[in-house]
Amino acid sequence: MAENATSARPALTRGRACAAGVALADVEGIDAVSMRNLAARLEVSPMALYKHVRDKEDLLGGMIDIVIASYDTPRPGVDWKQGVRARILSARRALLQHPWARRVIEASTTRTPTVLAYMDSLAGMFMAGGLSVDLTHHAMHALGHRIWGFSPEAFDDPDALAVPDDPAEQEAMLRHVSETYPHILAIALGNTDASGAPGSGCDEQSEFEFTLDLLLDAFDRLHAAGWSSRQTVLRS
Amino acid sequence: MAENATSARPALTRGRACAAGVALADVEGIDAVSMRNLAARLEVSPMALYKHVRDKEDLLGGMIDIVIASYDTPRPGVDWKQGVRARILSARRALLQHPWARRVIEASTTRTPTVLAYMDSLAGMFMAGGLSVDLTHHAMHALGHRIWGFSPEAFDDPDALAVPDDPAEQEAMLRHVSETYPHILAIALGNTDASGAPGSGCDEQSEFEFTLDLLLDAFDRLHAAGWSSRQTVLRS
DNA sequence: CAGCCTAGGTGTACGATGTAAACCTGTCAA
DNA sequence: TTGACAGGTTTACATCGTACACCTAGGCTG
Repeated sequence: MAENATSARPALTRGRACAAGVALADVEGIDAVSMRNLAARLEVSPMALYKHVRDKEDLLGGMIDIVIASYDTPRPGVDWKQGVRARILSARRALLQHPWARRVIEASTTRTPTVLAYMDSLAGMFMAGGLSVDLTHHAMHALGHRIWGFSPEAFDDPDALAVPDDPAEQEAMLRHVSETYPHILAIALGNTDASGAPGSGCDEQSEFEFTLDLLLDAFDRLHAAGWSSRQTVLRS
Repeated sequence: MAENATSARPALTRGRACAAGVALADVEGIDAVSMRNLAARLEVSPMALYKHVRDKEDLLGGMIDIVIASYDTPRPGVDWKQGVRARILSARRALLQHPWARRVIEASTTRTPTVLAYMDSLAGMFMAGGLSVDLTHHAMHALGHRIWGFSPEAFDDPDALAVPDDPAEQEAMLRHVSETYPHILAIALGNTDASGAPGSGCDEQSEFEFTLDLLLDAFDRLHAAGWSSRQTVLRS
């Protein structure tokens, strides 16, 4: 496979396709990212893209990965709260640079490893700060879209981690997940339903009410403390 | 206009079209709601829909309105916190019955009067409880998607309330808004930018950081208080 | 070296989508 | 009686994602 040859076309690859998608979406909006349009930018036939990308959703997933890759990596040695705060604000900066990303993330159904890795890393920061698995779980839910634009329901979405039928494959997958996303796994195993069985997905309703009450109580407290105009958050 | 005549077709209207859209989305998913498909359900030619609906986005807006109309109305006489809580949980119930609604609301760019009215009503509940305009504003941002699936950024989105060019129309619009959405107006007027000019849209970044710190502090407090497993929220 | 395999690119074609434009038709107001 | 017009139809177009068949040039194996 002649990589560069003479032509000005530097060999199509999945990475180049997704990067071109990001660039195109940045300047012309996400609607301009059609397979035909993107192929034209790459001076390639539309169907050529399908040799490197399963379908359009896969392409969009790759574009999201590029955005996530631009997040700051966690700085070690800082307090968990400062660390999480800096990380999330960095994610926000990246999302502001790519306004289309928020909607794409929300619409996408499958989570790529990059997405899972980011979530795992964030969960790990809470746990490294000493928060329990349950409290970390609550915090991830409460932060929700604040993390980057969609609530981290991959913990519960059955599509997020497709479990194979073959027990042998299950075993292999479990090992892989436990090595790669240990914190996510801890949260998943911590989940119990009414029957007490672990790994049964979290109780969305009580998660929702937990954060709702947390917020309402917080504003009640601010109100009672006489908070009335623009001030910094009470840090007591 | 023979309304019923002999045919079994009870006259097409915007309301019937949107209601049929809701029913269709409920049983076959939002992707099944195409103009052609919907028209077929109504035993009508696809283009007939356009006599009652501007375009597809308008149709989806009408569908959302139907969902919102199914929310519980606020019960008078209860504490603001209980009232808001009940209202939001009711909204959640409605959204769970129409799983497609969340994505549609997130994707829609224009806010219908029904949407604005709901937001205004909710803001009014905070203010009736004695919260200041600013604090209400923060609370609406913090609750964000929890209200129904999208953060209430209609306060800031310039597209949300298109300001006409003609000064006379501006005047009329201002009067109309002040009568119809008084609480939203109060929040909008409360916004000041760096130059101190009111009505200039809120500072998204500081809103974001406000809620972020609120949540991080809340979890820090829970952590420090020894919260480690499933308990009810500390209500102190 | 011959030959085949395959990764990677092309062209064509299909069904679906939203909707613009022109047209038809029955009902009510003047 | 005569429009006007609300409401429904037909046709047509551009665009979309992508299935399918095809071509072609290296690199590997015999």
